[in-house]
Amino acid sequence: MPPATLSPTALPARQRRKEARPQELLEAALALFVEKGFAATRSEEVALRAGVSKGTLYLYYPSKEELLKAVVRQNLSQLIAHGQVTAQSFDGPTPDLLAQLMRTWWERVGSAPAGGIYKVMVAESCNFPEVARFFHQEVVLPGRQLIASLLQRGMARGEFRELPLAETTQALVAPLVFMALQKHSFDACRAGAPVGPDPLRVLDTHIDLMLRGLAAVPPPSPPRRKPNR
Amino acid sequence: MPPATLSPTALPARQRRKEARPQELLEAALALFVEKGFAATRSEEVALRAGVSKGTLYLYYPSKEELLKAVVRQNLSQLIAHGQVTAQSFDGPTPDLLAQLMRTWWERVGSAPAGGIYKVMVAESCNFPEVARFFHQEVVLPGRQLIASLLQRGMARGEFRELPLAETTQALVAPLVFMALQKHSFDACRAGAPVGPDPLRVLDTHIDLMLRGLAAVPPPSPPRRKPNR
Amino acid sequence: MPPATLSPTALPARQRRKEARPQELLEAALALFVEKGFAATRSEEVALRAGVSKGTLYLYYPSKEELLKAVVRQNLSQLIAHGQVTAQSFDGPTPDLLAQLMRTWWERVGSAPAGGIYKVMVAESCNFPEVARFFHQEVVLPGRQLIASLLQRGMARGEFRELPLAETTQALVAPLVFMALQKHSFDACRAGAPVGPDPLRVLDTHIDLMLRGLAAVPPPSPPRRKPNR
Amino acid sequence: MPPATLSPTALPARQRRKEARPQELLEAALALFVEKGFAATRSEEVALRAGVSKGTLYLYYPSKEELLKAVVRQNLSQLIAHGQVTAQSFDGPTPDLLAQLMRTWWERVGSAPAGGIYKVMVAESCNFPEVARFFHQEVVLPGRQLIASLLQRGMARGEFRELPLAETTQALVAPLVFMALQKHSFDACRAGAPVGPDPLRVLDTHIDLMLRGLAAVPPPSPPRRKPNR
DNA sequence: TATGAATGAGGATTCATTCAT
DNA sequence: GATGAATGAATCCTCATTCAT
Repeated sequence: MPPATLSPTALPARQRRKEARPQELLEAALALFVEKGFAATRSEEVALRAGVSKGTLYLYYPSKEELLKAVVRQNLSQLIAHGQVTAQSFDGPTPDLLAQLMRTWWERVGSAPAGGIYKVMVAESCNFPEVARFFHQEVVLPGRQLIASLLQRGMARGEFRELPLAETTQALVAPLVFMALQKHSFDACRAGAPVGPDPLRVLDTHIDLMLRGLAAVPPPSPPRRKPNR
Repeated sequence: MPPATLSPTALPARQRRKEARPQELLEAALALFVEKGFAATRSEEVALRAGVSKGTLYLYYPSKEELLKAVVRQNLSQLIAHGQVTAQSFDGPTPDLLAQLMRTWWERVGSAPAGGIYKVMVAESCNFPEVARFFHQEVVLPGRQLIASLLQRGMARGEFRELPLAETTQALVAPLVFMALQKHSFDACRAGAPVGPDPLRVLDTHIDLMLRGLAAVPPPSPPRRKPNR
Repeated sequence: MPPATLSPTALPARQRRKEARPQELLEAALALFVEKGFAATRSEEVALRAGVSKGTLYLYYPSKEELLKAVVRQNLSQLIAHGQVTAQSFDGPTPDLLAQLMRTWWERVGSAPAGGIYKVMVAESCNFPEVARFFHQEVVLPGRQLIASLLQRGMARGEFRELPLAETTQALVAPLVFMALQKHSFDACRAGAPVGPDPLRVLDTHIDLMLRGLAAVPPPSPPRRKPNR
Repeated sequence: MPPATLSPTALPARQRRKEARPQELLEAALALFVEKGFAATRSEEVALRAGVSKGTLYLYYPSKEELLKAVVRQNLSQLIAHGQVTAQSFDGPTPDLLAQLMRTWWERVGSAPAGGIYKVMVAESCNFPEVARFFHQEVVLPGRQLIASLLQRGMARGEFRELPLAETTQALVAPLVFMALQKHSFDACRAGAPVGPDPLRVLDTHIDLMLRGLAAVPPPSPPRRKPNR
């Protein structure tokens, strides 16, 4: 019983359904893998949540592991794409850029279902090294790359002091991912009982702390924009 | 009932075993739970790794879940106690204390097998709410408490500027836990291939960044966004 | 959802199977529980005897205990109903009715596989109190009720003398159940070697004894001791 | 910690203990086998109830099955001996003898722990044919023999009418054994909630019914004991 | 003798995956 | 394509039995 909502295309419901299947299955899988963990999610649950039968799932994905890969793969785009776009077309001070980027990431990725993928990967990377490597290559490294490039920009513009690139990147990124993990693990279970401070405020604080920590040494008087160089 | 104290080597082998068993089982369980995840670890594996048979495991722990709880418990009492003791008996500047505490934590917990427990909890908290709550009560909250108390000390002594306690705590702690998670997930799998910067250096960088961010002294230019309250 | 009614042979084989399964499983379970006892029967045995695999059993019954309940349930509705119907629609003398009822019970229940349920219940009632209570409510009490009502009828019609209802009921019923127990325990084991008198003859004798014992009619002179041999 | 009660012999407690062991173990086993069934009783439970350790049990009985055999064997004496003695030395009317015998049996066997053996045998006879045969030879047959001999005595003395021996025996014995089974199965579970009429009254009623049924044709008046109203 | 730690075969139950319809 | 009945390998846990002390 698909809710025959508005027809985005003119195709008959059945056919649209068929095309939408993979997407629906991936969404169901993402939600469940994040909620219960990969191992603890039964493949039938995924199917039911997507509104199809167990057998149908296997028509689209040959195994649970392949389904996981597909889930990771699909959500990768969201996980990185955003940042790069934002970064390129930005022209103001690097601290502002960094702050904006982090807020956007949290909003669209970290706190969204896609952010739960980190949890799944942390939990299962040892059991599925292939998926883990894939995730690492496609998400972790590019993410770091992006942050590193911003740091470089800031240093080049004299906004940030000289700092070891890789290490600083890690230190900047950690709280974001950590919060995503927390949101999708501890916080997700006890429905209703928030177990820590509001993530948005933590984010503000992190940004505040970090920008001060990064700031070019004798914390200069507000040079909103450097005139020279 | 042999006198559990005094030279353990003087006890008959069987007795010594009995006393050693729980410890051996907990070590085996910790290693495996961290390596493969709780769900993916068969109880027999734990037993074999501890050098006993399946049945023996159940002589000491009535179920796999209880075993997990015991693992969490054992690798905890030390941790909390340690930090608190160190903190109390410290007399120097708070930044130094904070730095030392973080280094010690990383050394003894984060980078040690015990650090893997965070990974397990992230992965399984939704499936074992009781264990999760236990972990939260016994580890997370006391840990936060400890950091928060240091922040207060620093603020009271005029070493740190005024900052929201809970939020700052999270921001300080996050990179530590994050690194532990990373070490025991992605890094642990591909044996031999370290996938990021050296944690100790990241730690140095984090401490450096953070202390500057916290510092009370030269608070000149207004950050782009005020941390809330 | 095929129309469960109408010619079952017209349904595709798979569908027919599905409908037949519960019945087949219950029959297999009844036979094995009676033969070997509930505890000693492995659930896989039940499945194999019904011609399916272990897993299939659990498709229909969520646990061995539920299977037992279902067995009890199924072999019951018939029994109670039958007796009551027979009793209602009978018009002759009560002794005849009582005798007929007993013979029918032995034929259709006591000596049939269903009679073995008594044995299972005797053996397991302490370990499965819920099933025991169920059995008591659904079988024992209604059965007693039926007999008691016949006694009342007989007394009301002057065919039987006045007797305590509950106690007499027990005394009447006991030999029937006892024979069923015997048939399905001692007798069932040594295949081929009947270990006691023919149950049908015992039944005749019991009925004869009992009807005389119940009879209201000729209670004349007390010959305590016969003078002449 | 044996309760060093009065010393029946002058032996030191330890030694008395050792001699008493088998007896204590058999009592514990009887109680538990009756209460929970043979299969559901763990051998360690028997040991603990007898106040010894698991290992000690196996010093006296090489397996759980042998223990069962010993339990049955030991209780056999009680199960038959009584009757035969009573029967021999009795000189009065057979109906009185029969009634007395039944009451005594119920008192000393049926309602006593030993009576629970019937339940165990009913439950396990198919799984332990050897024990079953043993029980049959040593208990069932002699018991029947005893009753049959009384019937013969009664017929010979003209107190009872002519009846088929074996069949009548069964009919007479059934309610006794049935009540024992009931007492140790259904009644034993729901502690406090008696599920049927008082056994002693049922016994009275059975005796009353039966003696009338057996009586030489023109049924004699005032039965030895009035059935309770 | 007595103990109780250790064993490992055995049984209930789950669930990814297959395949006839 | 879609379904869902069926499968059986995999895993937790129990408990009779052994044996070093």
